[in-house]
Order: sequence, then C-alpha cells, then structure tokens
Amino acid sequence: MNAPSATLAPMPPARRKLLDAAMIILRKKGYAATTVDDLCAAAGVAKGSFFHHFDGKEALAVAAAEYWSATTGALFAAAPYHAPDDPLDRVLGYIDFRKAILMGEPAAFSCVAGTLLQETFETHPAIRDACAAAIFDHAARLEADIDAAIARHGIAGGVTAASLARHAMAVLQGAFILAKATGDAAIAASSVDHLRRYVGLLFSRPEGASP
Amino acid sequence: MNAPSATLAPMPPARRKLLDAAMIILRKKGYAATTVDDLCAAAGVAKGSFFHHFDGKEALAVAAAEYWSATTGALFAAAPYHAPDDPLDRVLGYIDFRKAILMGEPAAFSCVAGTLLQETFETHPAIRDACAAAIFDHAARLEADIDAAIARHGIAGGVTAASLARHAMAVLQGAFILAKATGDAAIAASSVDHLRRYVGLLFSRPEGASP
DNA sequence: GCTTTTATACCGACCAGTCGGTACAAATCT
DNA sequence: AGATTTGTACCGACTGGTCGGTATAAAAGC
Repeated sequence: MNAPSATLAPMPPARRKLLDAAMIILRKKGYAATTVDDLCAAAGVAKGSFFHHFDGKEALAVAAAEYWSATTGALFAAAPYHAPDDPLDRVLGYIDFRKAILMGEPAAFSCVAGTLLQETFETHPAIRDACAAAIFDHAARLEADIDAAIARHGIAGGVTAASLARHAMAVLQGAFILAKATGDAAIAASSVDHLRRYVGLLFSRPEGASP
Repeated sequence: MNAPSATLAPMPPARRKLLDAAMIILRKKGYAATTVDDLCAAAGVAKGSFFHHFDGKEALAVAAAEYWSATTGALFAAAPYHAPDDPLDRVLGYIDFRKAILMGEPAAFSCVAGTLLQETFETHPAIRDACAAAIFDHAARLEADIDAAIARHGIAGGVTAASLARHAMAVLQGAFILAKATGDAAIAASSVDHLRRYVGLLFSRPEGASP
C-alpha cells in the first residue's frame, strides 16, 4: 500500500515489523548489502508480505527514511529539553540531549538517514530526497529555537539560525562516522561537546550551566 | 601482489588504473553497489587483472583506503598553508584550504574513507580499520599544528589538540553528508565556516585575518 | 464468503570469483 | 651467445551462487 505516513500513523503489524527491522539492519549493513530476505527474517515475516507492503527494496528505503523521521520526531518532541523559557537553554538542552543518547554501539545511535544518504545520493534520488527531508525537517525544528535565542540574546559574527542548525546536523553526522571508525560512542560525544562549546561562545555564554 | 604501500610507491599500471577508478566509483555508488566489473570497465582493464592484483573486492577496498590516504596525504603536504610561522595561522590555513577544495559534485570532493566506513564498519573490519587509519592519520597531522598553536597562544576551556583535530574531521565528514543531501557544495562550505569561527573563538582571534 | 495477509516455490539477471592461457622480460644455464 | 627456465602482468570466457522480484495458493480476519 505504500502510505506516505509522515506521522506515526497506525499500520499493519507486518509493515511495522519490517520497518523496525530496517532501522537496525540498514544501519548495520547499509542499503545495498541489506537483502530483502534479511529484512523478512529479522522481522519474522514472509517474503510475500514484503512485496505486499512495499513496491520494492527502494520503496522500503524511502518508507524507512520517513519512518525514521517520524519516530525520531516523536522522540525529540517528547524530550524534556523543551521546558526552559529561554530559547537558548532549549538549544543547549537539545545538544545535551543529543549527547545523552549516544550510548552503546554506533549502529544503535547513528542516523538511518545519514547512512542511507552516503550510499544512495547519486544512484537513488527518491531515497536521497527522503533522507534529506528527514535531516532538514529535524534541523528546522532546532532552527526555530535558535532563531528565538538570537532574537533574545543576539549572536556573534552574523551567524544565521538556519546555518547554525544545519551545522549542528553536520557535526552530529560526522560524529557518527568517527564513532563507526572507532566503535566507541565517546569520540562522538567529544564532538558534541565541541558543538556545545561553540554555541555557548557564539551566544557569549561559555560553559556555564543555566537555570 | 597486494602491497601495503602506505606511500605513493610506483605500481603496475593496471593496479593504479583500478585504484584511480575506485576513487571515483566508490564515492558514487558505495562499496556494496560497486561491482568488480564496474571497476574493470572504468579502468579499462580485464577482470583477470583485477584478481591478479587484488585478492578480492574487500582487498581492493582496503587498498583503496590506503591509496586515498597516500594521495590526499601528498595533496595536503604540498598545499601552501604550511608556510606561516604562527601555527595558528597554519591551522586556520588548513581550514581555509579544506573550504577551497569544496568544488563541483559531492562525489568529487567527499571522502572515500568516510563513505566506505559508513557501509563497512560492522561487516568488514579490515576496510573499517584502513579507513579509520586514513582519517586519524590525517587528523594527527592537523593535531601537530593545533598543539603548537595551543603552546603559543593558549586555548579556551581546556580543549585538547587531539580532540579538536578529530572534531574538525567530524565537521568535514558531516559537511560531506549534507552536501550529498542537497547536491550542493555550498552547504558544506557553510559548516567549514562554522568550524573556522569556532577555532577563532577558541583562540580568541575571532574572524580577523592574521599576519 | 470475500478481502486481506501470509507462506512457499520459483525465475531470470547479475555478480564475485575461477581457470586456462598469452605475452614478455629478466635471470639461469649451457 | 643462444636456449631455457622462471616470474610477473594481463586477459576473457565460464560458473556457482545470490538476490530482487513474481506466482500462486493457503490461511486469517471481518
């Protein structure tokens, strides 16, 4: 049926199981090396079901990117960092939250969209676009808080909210790559620390905690 | 013969042609989607030659990572940013140089090692290790200049040279991913700008030019 | 009882790797 | 010097297996 499903809509169990399996396997093996049989086996679903729910492997990847966007969107929406009144504290809270969820194996905390992008950006435009949307939609939500923080506090060097939000995405994506290189979440956390320090310096609030 | 060849040693023409082809094709299609026939066709070489020079596809990828490390090492060693006497100017010059070479298609300026890493970090340890070595060897050369800059100028917030050098690698890798998402080098350049601003702020030399 | 979902068998294309062989140059042996 | 062996680079048809996708029928759910 291939529903677009930008939101976390209810869906048939086989479809959800396949998407949940894709979240894990795609990050472990990438797109090309992931076989349809892999996904079916991990989901505990028959191959016929796969092609009933998805037009093909590429369609599954597109749906996986949208599913990733929806599930992470829900995770971040429910996170506690939205509470502070000062938007700058929300931005710093976001960064702290990103650091806090860097735990376990890289395959567990890295980004499905970023992983897919690397492999498919030239060969599978539909997947690329879905992944790009996932990343930039996420950036846009951060951008809103950065924008408000600039309005309240000002910022150094003519930095724009959009640019800084995208830079944050870049730092995170790059941190995932370093973590994959070493197998260790700590190196990713270190880059997130640098990002936090940078934001603090831009807003002339170095290091110190807030409310 | 599968020589390790950390340096840019002379090698049989077929081997070099295959490695040069790999630099392009691996960045375009990734590891799994690149076929041996693809590489042979692009290199203008017969399949038998491929397996004469490499034990298999995985061995080619390892050799490609080492070749990438050697060729980029030579490129950066020959770059003009080493001239300044002040190590901080060399560090900033390095960042400017990284920005200057962001031109054309993402497949042309992105990193072979980072691309391979994403796909192979869990499934092909030999490739992962070769890519990690390429990235961290590169970081180590930057780290030397950062270390000297800290010795001369001091740095804010107890930042270490090793950590900052690795953060620079993360920013660059992440910038490549954003560029792949949009197909545009400009978004990558923007992240490199942020990195430069961050380093300037850390060394209390915001924006201004130097010598 | 009819639609939706699942299970299994199967197909054709493709792909990593093999194998037998040629070309040629540098040693080695008369 | 000439013949012979050895080692290396290179070639391309072939193969065994894999993978995306299809066909079809049973089972489940309404």
